[in-house]
Amino acid sequence: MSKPVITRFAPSPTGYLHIGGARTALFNWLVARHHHQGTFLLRIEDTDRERYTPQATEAIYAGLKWLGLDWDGEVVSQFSRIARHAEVAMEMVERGTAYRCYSTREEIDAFRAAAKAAGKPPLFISPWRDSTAKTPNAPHVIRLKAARTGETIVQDHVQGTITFKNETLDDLILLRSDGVPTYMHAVVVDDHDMDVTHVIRGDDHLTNAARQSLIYRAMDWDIPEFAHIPLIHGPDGAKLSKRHGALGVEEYQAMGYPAEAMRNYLARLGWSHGDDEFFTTAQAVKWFDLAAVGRSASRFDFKRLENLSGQHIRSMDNAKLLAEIEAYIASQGKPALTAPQRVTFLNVMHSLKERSRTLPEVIDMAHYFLGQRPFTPDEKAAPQLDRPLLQRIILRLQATDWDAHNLGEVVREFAESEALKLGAVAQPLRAALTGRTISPSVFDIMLTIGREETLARLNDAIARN
RNA sequence: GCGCCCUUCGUCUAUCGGUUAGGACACCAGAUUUUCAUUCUGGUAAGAGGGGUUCGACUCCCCUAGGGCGUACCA
Repeated sequence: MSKPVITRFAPSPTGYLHIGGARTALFNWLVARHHHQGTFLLRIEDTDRERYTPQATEAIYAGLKWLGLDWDGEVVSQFSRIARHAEVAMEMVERGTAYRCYSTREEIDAFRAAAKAAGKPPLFISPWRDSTAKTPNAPHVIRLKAARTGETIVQDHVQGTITFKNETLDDLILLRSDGVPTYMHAVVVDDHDMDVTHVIRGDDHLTNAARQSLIYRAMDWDIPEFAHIPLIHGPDGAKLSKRHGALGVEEYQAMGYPAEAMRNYLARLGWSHGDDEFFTTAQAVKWFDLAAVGRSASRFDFKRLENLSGQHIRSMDNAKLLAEIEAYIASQGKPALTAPQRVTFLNVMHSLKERSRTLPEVIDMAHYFLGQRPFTPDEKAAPQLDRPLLQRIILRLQATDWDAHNLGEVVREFAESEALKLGAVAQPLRAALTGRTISPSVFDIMLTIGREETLARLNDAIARN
């Protein structure tokens, strides 16, 4: 019986949940949820107190919640564990797997400069590594006493077997001179204490995996399973940065992509399950397999995200879509929908869905019943307001029983009597009814808003100069 | 500089030595259509380059090129 799977997401609070971090979180979550009894933990890497703010942590929670990546148990603050980190470091000193290094920064800089000048790797080799001299009151750091010979092998679910020569790995610092642990050390201690079985993170940490393995060994701890996933790049292949546009997931939320679509897109970026492109989160959970994650970086493609978003919106249950729309409206700080508007949404959702790729597009398509008279025509709609024609059709409409069949009949007959194509009649109607050139079917619109409102809007248009 | 990783249509990818190299997005053309969409049909488009190994390489090995990551008392 193998141990239950425990994964974790360990972001540093930067002010937002980075889109790349979101995918890392998603993969961790997927692995945890894929296994029975799997656990997904959240740890905030907040040891850098100069950068830390509570809001930055909140932004991460908000991003994860929006994406539906629920974590198990309490959030762990790395900063709150620094005493434990120090304790482990001291134990390593006692074991002889770490040592006190009294070298000053100047000495280290000089060493590196000399090494570089000599064409050697700038790895600092501390003179205190094997020293028995004691200077207990001087400032010092605790360094790992890493093996200088042999090699360290990282077994990775995505990258395969990676071998590092130990001579390329340095005696990394565990505890800084002020006693605060370094990231490298804190991660290992925390992952061990949290019983993390699978460390799934960006492949920028691949080298770190080797260095961290050394710490595990020094403490005789089991090394977790590793999976280093490729980073996401911008459309131009360069590292994703601000100039590529949205970095934080809250920006994607603001653009109106449903979380379900976001999960689909992010999961499919770098991972594949045969020819499946469009899938639900439940399917992703069922299918996800680290072995099927690719090794090369992938580029962010908005077109693809948009397409997937449209597909999800189209296939979404109407009640669910309405809930998404209301949540979106609330997140934008806009006034909530009224009860009648909700009913209308549900009634016409099918016609809104197929014309939209994002939530705001759905809302925009609902303009004809969300908006208020008078409907001011936009630049393109204004020239289509054929007033005499509208005048004539009003007469017909007034005498019509207001149902789908009759409306269709009347308008078609009218077009025929005017020797016009249906489009030539529908467009002026659309312009008058919505103020726009694009909308759902004019028949649906007339049916939805009713005779009185329809005639009022047509008269508004005729009266307009 | 050194170490590690990556390289199939424009993009995301399938292929796990033998395929007319498949799918999706995007794009182009056509059909349907009251606009816009949706839907349907068809099309353009790929193994970075060079060496090996093999009866046979996109697939395995080496080199080169390009890209990424790392090389902090950042995380």
